[in-house]
Amino acid sequence: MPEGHSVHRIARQFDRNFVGKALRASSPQGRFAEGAAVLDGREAVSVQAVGKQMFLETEGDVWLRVHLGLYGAWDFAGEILIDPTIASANGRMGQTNQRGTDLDDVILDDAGENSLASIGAPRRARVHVRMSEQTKGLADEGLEWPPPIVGQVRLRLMTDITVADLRGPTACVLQTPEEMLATVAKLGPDPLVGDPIENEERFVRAVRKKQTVIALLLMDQSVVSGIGNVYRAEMLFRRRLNPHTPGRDVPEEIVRELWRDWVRLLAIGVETGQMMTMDDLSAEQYRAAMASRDDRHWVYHRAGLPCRVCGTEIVLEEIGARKLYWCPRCQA
DNA sequence: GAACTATGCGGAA
DNA sequence: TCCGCCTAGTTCA
Repeated sequence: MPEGHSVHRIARQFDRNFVGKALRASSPQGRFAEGAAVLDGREAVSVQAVGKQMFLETEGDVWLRVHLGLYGAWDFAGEILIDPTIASANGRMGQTNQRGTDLDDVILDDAGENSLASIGAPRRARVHVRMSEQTKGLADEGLEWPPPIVGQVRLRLMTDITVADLRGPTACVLQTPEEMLATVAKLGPDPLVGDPIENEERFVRAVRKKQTVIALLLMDQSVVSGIGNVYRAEMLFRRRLNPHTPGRDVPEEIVRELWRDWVRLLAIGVETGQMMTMDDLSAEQYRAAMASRDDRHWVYHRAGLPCRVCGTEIVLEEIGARKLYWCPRCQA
């Protein structure tokens, strides 16, 4: 479920809380026992997100590659330093970053999908989390340490004070530097990685040379990294673009607008933790839309409901084995 | 307690 | 194009 913005948020959490520290690694579920044994005791050196994949570099040229797939998620627990570039646990829309003292005494045991405590598939973190700018022991707080294992934890990474539990990834493997580079080389441009100009040109070239319909191209991770089913539907609506238009038939300027829109949406998503795609609504319209978690988008998940712009019923269509939502009138 | 669903993707057919 | 994988929340009986 997590699209690109989630993975960048996760990478920032790792950067802030794990990089530069020695890792304890284990696979409570057992399915990554060998890999965990290799990681155990190594220092985390760097972390990088590209599209929907995260790469954690550890000592000795051992890279951990994680792809969350449909249901994967990371749950963070213990002392968590807040990355100042991403919104906080309570991250209400419109609020910018909360940091430091704001969160010093916050203890969450019911963190939602957009919190820093659980990033990935929409589900609730089930461990106690204490967010702090300072490093304090947890003993006084009466919280269990280390936190108990709950559910199917493929990989647990720990420092002395922070835990990250990985559940349900579609990929969790160790790679050599060469393998890691080969994986990245297959991915299309990510707005947050590499040169902005070159990224846009790569995207434009990839789209404009293909007969494949734009709805499929936007989901193709070799064309552009990080876009998933929600952003795809929303971006097409925002440009009022017919999903069935072949890539080569989309005017170049429109392709560039699509790219720039992805740049913007990803930045908003990383900062807020939400797939905010109606950023041009008035504050009142936005509050109304946000009131329901299932109704915060232009077209995604709105099959049969009236288009917010023209009132026409939103169409649900299967394409590439995924659900595509669009307005047949606005996107004619 | 079963059935269904999900923001994904690789491989077999 | 279809199937399988992976996990957990929600919905329905």
